[in-house]
Amino acid sequence: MFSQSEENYIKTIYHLETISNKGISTNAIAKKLETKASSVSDMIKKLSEKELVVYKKYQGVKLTPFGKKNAANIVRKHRLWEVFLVDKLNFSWDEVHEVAEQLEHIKSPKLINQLDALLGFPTHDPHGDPIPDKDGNLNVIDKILLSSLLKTETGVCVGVDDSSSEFLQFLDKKGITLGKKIKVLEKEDYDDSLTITIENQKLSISNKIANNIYIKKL
Amino acid sequence: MFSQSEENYIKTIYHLETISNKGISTNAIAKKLETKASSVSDMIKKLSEKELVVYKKYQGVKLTPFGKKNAANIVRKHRLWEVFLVDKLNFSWDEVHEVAEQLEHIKSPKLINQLDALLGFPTHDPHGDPIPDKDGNLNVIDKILLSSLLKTETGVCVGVDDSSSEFLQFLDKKGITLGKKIKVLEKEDYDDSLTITIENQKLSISNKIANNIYIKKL
DNA sequence: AATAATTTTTAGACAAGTCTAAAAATTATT
DNA sequence: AATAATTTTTAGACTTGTCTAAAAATTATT
Repeated sequence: MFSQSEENYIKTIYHLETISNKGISTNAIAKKLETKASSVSDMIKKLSEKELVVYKKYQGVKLTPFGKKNAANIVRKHRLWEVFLVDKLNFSWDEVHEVAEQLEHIKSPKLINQLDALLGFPTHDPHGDPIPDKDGNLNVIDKILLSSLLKTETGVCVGVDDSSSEFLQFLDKKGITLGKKIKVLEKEDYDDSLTITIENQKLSISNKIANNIYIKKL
Repeated sequence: MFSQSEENYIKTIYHLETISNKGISTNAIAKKLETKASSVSDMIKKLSEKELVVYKKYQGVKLTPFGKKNAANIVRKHRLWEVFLVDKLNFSWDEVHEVAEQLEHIKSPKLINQLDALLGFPTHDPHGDPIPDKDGNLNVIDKILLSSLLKTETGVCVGVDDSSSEFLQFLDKKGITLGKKIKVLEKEDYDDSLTITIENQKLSISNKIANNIYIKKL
């Protein structure tokens, strides 16, 4: 088994790989984990010895299939726990992350399988992110950023790119939650801000906001 | 906040205090935690600095009120998680301990309060042990060992002293579970073994078994 | 292509928690 | 009360994971 620290590293590499699919740099990992490049360098050596990553000096890092499977399992646990917290314990979507960061390290396959069943085998977490299955495969839907919707187009909110509680609370305040239908009424050339309708309400949102909301086009 | 290791130490001291109410010896802690006396000695110094225990060299250790409150909270979390595992995730009573050992260290007051509510504010865990309330108080019922029941007396099984999975599986095999009514038909002077009836079944059990089952007299 | 800027690695240190071996204190035994 | 046995503590070492500071390698710039 792997330590919590090791798990956090491979999870981070996993997330970075979904964005860049190049070798992941020491600095990128350090930034995400809010640690120092020297610490990352040390840890990478260890992960490499444990066959979780492939590593050549000065060339960044890639998860092995074994590493990827392990990382996906941690993400699976994280997201299942988030569903549990929201569906069963009445947490709101902006409160779940820190607790799930702890719960994802609990080691018990039976616990996770039973939790999965208790929750009705959910496919997505409360932020719309897909939950990897037992083999680490995940069902990615073709979502786009709200900011890429054109005037008069319509879509359903299916996820967020920023899961910080500040952003999520802002969305709550505006009534923007998963599953809501959104139509773009106007798009300002000057600042790329949008005027949208959601639940028969007219709303103006900045490009920064629209860049953090995922939409499934209708 | 305290480390997992610190939490394990104060939890262990808490348990030992419920048995002996004398100062808890370094060796007793080492034995329970399966570690070395020298490690315990080091840790005790740290716990003492953090005001969790009162400690004088060579005189064992006692929890302060602050330490006791913290320890009770860990026990509360452990036992609530055990109830969750059995009631919601279909674990059997012999499978819950190791997982609860991990879950008890998760830090989130909201999580525990909501879990408590989800479970219907249980007062006892799957082994019959009482669950401390938020203030660390616990509702102790006057249970006795099955071995102290006299011939012809009757009681209800309300707990076990040994929560090892071997023992619990043995009890399952014999049909002895919490809530079952037990009557003592015979008590052998020679080896203190008992003949009992449980669910209209006649059963013979050794003194060692009877010494690990708690009964509420009827 | 040489220099500058950046990234990455190494070297050495530190904290937490553990261990072994030995010393010190306490308790039990004769 | 002196010696033996046990318990507890200390001293020093080791591991994991982190850090700072400096060196080495890579990449960018002139």
